[in-house]
Amino acid sequence: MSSARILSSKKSWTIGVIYSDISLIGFEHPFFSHILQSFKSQVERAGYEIVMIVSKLGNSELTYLDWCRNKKVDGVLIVMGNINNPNIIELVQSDIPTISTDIVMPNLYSVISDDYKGVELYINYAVSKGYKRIGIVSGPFSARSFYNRLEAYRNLMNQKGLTYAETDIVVADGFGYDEGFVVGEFIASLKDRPDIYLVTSDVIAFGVIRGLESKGFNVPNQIEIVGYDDIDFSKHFTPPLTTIKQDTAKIGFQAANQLIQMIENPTQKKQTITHVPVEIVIRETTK
Amino acid sequence: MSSARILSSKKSWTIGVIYSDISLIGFEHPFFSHILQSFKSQVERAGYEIVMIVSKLGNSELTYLDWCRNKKVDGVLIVMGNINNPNIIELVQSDIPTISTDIVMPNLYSVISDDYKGVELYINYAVSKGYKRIGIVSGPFSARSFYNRLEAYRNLMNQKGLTYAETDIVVADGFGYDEGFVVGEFIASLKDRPDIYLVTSDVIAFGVIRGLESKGFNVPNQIEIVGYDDIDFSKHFTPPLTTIKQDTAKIGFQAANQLIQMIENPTQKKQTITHVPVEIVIRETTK
DNA sequence: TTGTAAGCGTTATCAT
DNA sequence: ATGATAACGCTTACAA
Repeated sequence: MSSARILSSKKSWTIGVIYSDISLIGFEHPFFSHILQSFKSQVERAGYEIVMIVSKLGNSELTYLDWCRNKKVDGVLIVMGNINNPNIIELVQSDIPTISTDIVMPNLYSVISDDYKGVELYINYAVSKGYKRIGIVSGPFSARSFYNRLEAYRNLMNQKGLTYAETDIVVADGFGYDEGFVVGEFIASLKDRPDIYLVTSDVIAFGVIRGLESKGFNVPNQIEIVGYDDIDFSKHFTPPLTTIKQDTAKIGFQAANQLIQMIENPTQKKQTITHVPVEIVIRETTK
Repeated sequence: MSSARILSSKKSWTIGVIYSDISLIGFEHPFFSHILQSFKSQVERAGYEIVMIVSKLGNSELTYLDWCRNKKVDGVLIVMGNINNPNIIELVQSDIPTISTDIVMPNLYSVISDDYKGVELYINYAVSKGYKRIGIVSGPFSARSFYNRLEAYRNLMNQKGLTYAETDIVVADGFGYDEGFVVGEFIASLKDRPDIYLVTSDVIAFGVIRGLESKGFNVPNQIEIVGYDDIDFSKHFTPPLTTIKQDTAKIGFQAANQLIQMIENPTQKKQTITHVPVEIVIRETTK
């Protein structure tokens, strides 16, 4: 029986997954669940299975680390995490092999998209269309990716000698369509604003576009919008969304391989980042 | 340590989940993953956690039942399953508490939408709009729900004295958008056909609509389409999709409660079906 | 009531 | 090599 095997040997053939650390995002989230799906397929090929880490074991509350030690998980994947959560910090500092497809911190191996490149793709595209004033809509900074993309924007704009006003930056109050809609209405109310925006998440972008339309604006004719992620639905949206495509399949795949390697050949943990390429896919929310 | 607890007591505080038994559907599928999410939240509240059942344990292949005995799971949820799979049959016949949000079979407790009612809602709606000829697009019969909805259609049409030709029934060759697109093109090629169709899955319906449009048909003006599921995206599709809404949150919730009750008060298993209400939500793919 | 020992199924160690 | 046995950490049953 497998619990006896785990008890007696050191290996559980199990990988813990931290998924909803920063928000109430569930399996139905197209971006994160796709990474998880890809990761899962790959680790299963190697004989491992995944377990969602919860802060409860039977009936008592546990820290992530205690939970993992209890379960004797062989490694853990952080699909998304809050770098300020003491639970996460403790886990990452421990000797348990850990990989993340989201956050970056000391002792943590990360496999993430090249956000700098993603934003650069956008800015170059906007510049190539003749824009001087280039806007951005971010999501909450509790997610590293939103923070990073905004930083990349600031750096790149400066570096390229483009000026931007703080009002050209809008931050949505959540991760979903509804919060995007509010942003769309807000942008529509601006008397003076950029005519192109990067919205650093497709699902927020959908909301922004509909919010804009609700106020009578046409996308892309009056305002152009570029999304970020390229989730399945983006191509079926109307108008089909121009977006920065993240390769979720590859992110999950590489994270799995990397983690398995760490488990099977343990070494000193250190901060290392693997960047997965992004590309811009031009559809119809830009002209 | 938890493996010691499992070994020594009979309880593992773990519920096995069978998810991809009939197709390669992953976490990113909006309908099933939402049921799973809701189920998961509810069982976690009671101190249980979920484990995805795979046919591999470490390195050896196992049947579902052997896997469950090995893991000593307290119960299992079948999110979707193939009733002809001997692995499923064996598991359901065993003494392990089992619940399904999909299939129906002896010794199995099922919590599913009222498909008969769902189809009736559609037919009544079509009739109320003056239609005599009423079509349907199904998905593969390996999924019980598709089969059942089509049966409901045949029964109800007969019962209501409406006639239908076998050519008014189209079955898609898969679960996705692409297979729907092919169906849309096919329907567009028909010289004689119904002017309204129920497509018994939203994601297939999206494909059908785009396939129709690709051949120059306007939805809803030339053909009206009703979907089934009401996934998140249906309201953001263009045109927003008229559809039969399934209450995935309630399905997952009730399945969780029911299974926990079976685990904590074991009784003889028997076939029982809990029907969860559906409703029609009228948007713009119908006039 | 509190404490002690047996046992869960597998692996790993240590004799033979 | 092959086989017996201790150890894994926790629960539970039984004794004091």
